[in-house]
Amino acid sequence: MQNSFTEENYLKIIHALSGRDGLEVSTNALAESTSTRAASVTDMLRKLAEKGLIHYKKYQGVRLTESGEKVAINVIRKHRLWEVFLVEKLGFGWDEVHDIAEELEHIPSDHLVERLDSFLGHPRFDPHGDPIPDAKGNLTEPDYLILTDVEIGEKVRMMGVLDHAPSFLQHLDRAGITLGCILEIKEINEYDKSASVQIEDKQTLFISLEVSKNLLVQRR
Amino acid sequence: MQNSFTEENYLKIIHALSGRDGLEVSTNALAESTSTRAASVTDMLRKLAEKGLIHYKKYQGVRLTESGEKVAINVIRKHRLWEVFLVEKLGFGWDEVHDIAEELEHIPSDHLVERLDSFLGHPRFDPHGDPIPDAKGNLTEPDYLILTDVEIGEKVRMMGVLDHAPSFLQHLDRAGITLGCILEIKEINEYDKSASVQIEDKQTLFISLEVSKNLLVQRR
DNA sequence: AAAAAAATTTAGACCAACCTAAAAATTGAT
DNA sequence: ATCAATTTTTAGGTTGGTCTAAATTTTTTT
Repeated sequence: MQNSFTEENYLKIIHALSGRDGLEVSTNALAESTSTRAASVTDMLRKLAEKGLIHYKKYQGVRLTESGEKVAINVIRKHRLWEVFLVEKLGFGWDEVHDIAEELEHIPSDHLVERLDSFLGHPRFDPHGDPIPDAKGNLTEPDYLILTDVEIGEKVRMMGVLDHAPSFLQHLDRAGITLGCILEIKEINEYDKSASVQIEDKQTLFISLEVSKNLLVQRR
Repeated sequence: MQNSFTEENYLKIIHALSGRDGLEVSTNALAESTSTRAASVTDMLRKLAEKGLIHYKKYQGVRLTESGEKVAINVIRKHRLWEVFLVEKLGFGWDEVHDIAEELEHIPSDHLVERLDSFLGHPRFDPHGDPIPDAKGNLTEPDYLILTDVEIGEKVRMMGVLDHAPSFLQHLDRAGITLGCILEIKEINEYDKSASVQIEDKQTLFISLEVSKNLLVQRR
């Protein structure tokens, strides 16, 4: 039996919300993330449980089963591969691709995904730095730091973002902060916790705490 | 207001069935083509008429309005561009791409279509020889001949197919008949109307009437 | 530990897209 | 021109995914 567009979205969102430890996700959190009401979520959870895609006991929250996990990771794989396509091949900006990939991720065809993967040269990361699961469903989250955890004087490489909102990504574009660039923390402003950061040994600029919280980096 | 996947399919099929003269399409023909029942078609026709996408009077068949035509042609444009992508970039065979393109054609984003079109180098024809409408919605059907209309001794170029069934396309592959190849009609067999055809000045083979009826060619 | 608050589920309804069965309109044959 | 066959529409029902309002369970506060 095939999973619908909607079912795939629920599974993807449950995966995202349960984090790497696979903890329970609440009905309300799902209602928030799916932009539906809690009652609708309950209906869907009953259906997903019947299909063996989630572990669900009333009032107890929800976890993916192994087979649900597989479906979710496949959707994530497709989403991220299509994002690479849109940016690398079609020339979209990293701030423009999320909604389109959200549609493309539900196109069903294993054959298509594998050919797309080859065509793109088996990329390991999408344009936002998120890791792309392999064809077998292995998804290894690299353990990046958040910029707020970096000490003054350290040099780090920009590896990804936590927020994918176009406005945030456009802000980074304007600041010249791109994936892979080198950042050095010069100082932390006591007053508002903003950081003075030198980018690529060139200009220094202030990064607000809000922005720092959403930047993933790696020590070097 | 956005058109649904299903609505787009109805419009596309009405376009195909009404031919270049835009004649009336019957409810039964649509039921056949959409693999639904006539009653379901009637429901949908009422809806499409309310949206101003078709001209519909009870018992009188149906025609696209100008705005319906625009939607249909846009779907066709997307379908054919995606087919080019699948064959030219991903390496699919022309017999494998129809069903996948059937899904991709409903991805909504004008921006995406135009970038895809550029990426592919503004192709004029899809892998089956069907013309690709331009961004403004101009679709000009070249007036090809059907192979059955070609006289003995004539040389023609293979330009397209009427049937897109995988089994038919695979048959052409096995016979070495590809888009653009040169065919010379050597003789017509009286008994079964099959044709002896020489391909690219090389081997000669028999083409059944059934096959001939589905081959589009051009005199040269 | 009881009461209040919050989260979740149930009950009953709606819309899109489909169905079957029956009724109505059109077409075609004599 | 009438009657039979065919086509099309109407009536009423189903399923997937959503909703609101009310009921229930869990959690938090006092």
